Amino acid sequence: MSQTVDRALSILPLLAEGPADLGQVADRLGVHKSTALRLLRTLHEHGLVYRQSDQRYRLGARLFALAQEAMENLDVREIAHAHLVRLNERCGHTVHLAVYEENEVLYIDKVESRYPVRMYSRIGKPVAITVAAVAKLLLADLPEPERRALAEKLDYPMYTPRSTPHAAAFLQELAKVREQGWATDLGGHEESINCVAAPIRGADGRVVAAMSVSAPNVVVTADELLTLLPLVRRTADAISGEYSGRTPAEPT
Amino acid sequence: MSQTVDRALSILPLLAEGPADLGQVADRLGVHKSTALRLLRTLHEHGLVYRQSDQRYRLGARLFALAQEAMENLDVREIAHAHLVRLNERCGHTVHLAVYEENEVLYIDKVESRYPVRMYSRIGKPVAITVAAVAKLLLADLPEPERRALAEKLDYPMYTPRSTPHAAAFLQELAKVREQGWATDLGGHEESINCVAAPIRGADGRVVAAMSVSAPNVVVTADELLTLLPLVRRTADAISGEYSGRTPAEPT
DNA sequence: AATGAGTGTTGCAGTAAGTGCAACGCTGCT
DNA sequence: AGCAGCGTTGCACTTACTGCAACACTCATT
Repeated sequence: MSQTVDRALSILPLLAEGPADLGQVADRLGVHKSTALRLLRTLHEHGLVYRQSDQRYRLGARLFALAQEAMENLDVREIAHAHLVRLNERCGHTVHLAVYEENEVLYIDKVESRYPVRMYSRIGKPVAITVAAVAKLLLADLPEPERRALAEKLDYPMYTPRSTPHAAAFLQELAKVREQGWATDLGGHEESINCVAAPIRGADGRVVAAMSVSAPNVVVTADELLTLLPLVRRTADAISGEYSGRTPAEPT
Repeated sequence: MSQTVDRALSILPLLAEGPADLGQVADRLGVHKSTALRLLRTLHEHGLVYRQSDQRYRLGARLFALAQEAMENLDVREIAHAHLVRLNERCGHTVHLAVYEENEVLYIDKVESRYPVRMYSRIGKPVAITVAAVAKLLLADLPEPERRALAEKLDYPMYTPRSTPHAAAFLQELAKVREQGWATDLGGHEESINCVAAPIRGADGRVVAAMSVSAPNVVVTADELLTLLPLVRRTADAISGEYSGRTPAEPT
């Protein structure tokens, strides 16, 4: 791999922690100030870092634009969006769409709840992978060795008493999810929030994305939320059909 | 600047247009395939590009995470958020927060309208700089020479008949905005959408961000929207006060 | 005011690191 | 089977990146 590029890219996560000046960047990279300067300049030219008024460096605006464009190029997202909106119109709750990539699960689309109490989440934010319903579906579909390797490698933070406690429990849960073809998260991430999720599959049957409906206890109980399962699954299947080309275009 | 890094970073916007294979990347960079391969591998290791199942490269997930973190580090955003939510609760319309950086204006926060008809926009997306009310405020505060230089350099797309047509008109509008301390966009970007915006200033009086309230004609007329101006300005001033440290902490 | 410490910046010589080449391996097509 | 197209690897070359040391600048301090 390329050393120079490697060093330059290492600056990005470093700046993601917060602004830093030249000296700090050089130190943390373990290179001379002049070297760090040149790397930062190159990053700057491409708009990936920004120099604020106090001379310190921050991540730059181009980063947002790139992330944005990347997102809009995901074809699942494009196909799914209309379905997600329609689902939101019918049930009123927050609807999420998520994909798996390189050991992370992240939301790529979201339709906000129409109830005043909303859950916090943001497109692009990595999901709590050990507890989220969508994460369970996406990981459950990985080939066995990869799934096991990943499960062993993960941390299992106890967000609530109902969070998945360790790899063994997680693998067991994944097996169950794989079997039943849908997943839930009942207060495993935040005490009062429940989710039901269903998988979106490509033409080859592999899970390419997962969608979920989430709502806080104060709006609907877990049992009530579960009654939405058939609707969620139908929506996911409709997206699957369209994505894999079986349903070329759907009437609006 | 560093040639290697420069080349590597040039790959990102290229991939933002859509997935590409090794040969295409090499061609567009004007380098040998093997060189492109090494660059892509380095980008891949850092999670900035992802190799999809058909071997082609796409932008990767880390990019979203980085953009996310960068955004959460912006202190204006953090301070402003609660105020924006409160404003949204009072008026119900879409509220935006935007900053200027390197010739671009971009949204860094948004509270969705509570009306069913919503305008399209997305955090991180560059704003239509020649027409948006927030852009006018941010650019109006630039030093004269920079403002003029930027105005000359911009394109003036006619989104609607009321879009700003050329640099001269834009500079005149900026002068007016600078004078009055607030801005509007009445159907300049999308025929049926109006916005009112106010500036957020740091301790030195410079504009550090701008916020706006937007609503489509079908919900409220432009005149009705304008009655919200005092409220918008008060909110912006409250954020300014807190940001510049004059109002240490506000009661919730 | 003048001095000094702490930064960011520049030109330069050495060489480490990146480049292109050419040959190889693989996959899918005819 | 044979071929075409693509991704991958090892290697010799030399380009272009590195660290150094000196310089420029701002901001406290005496």
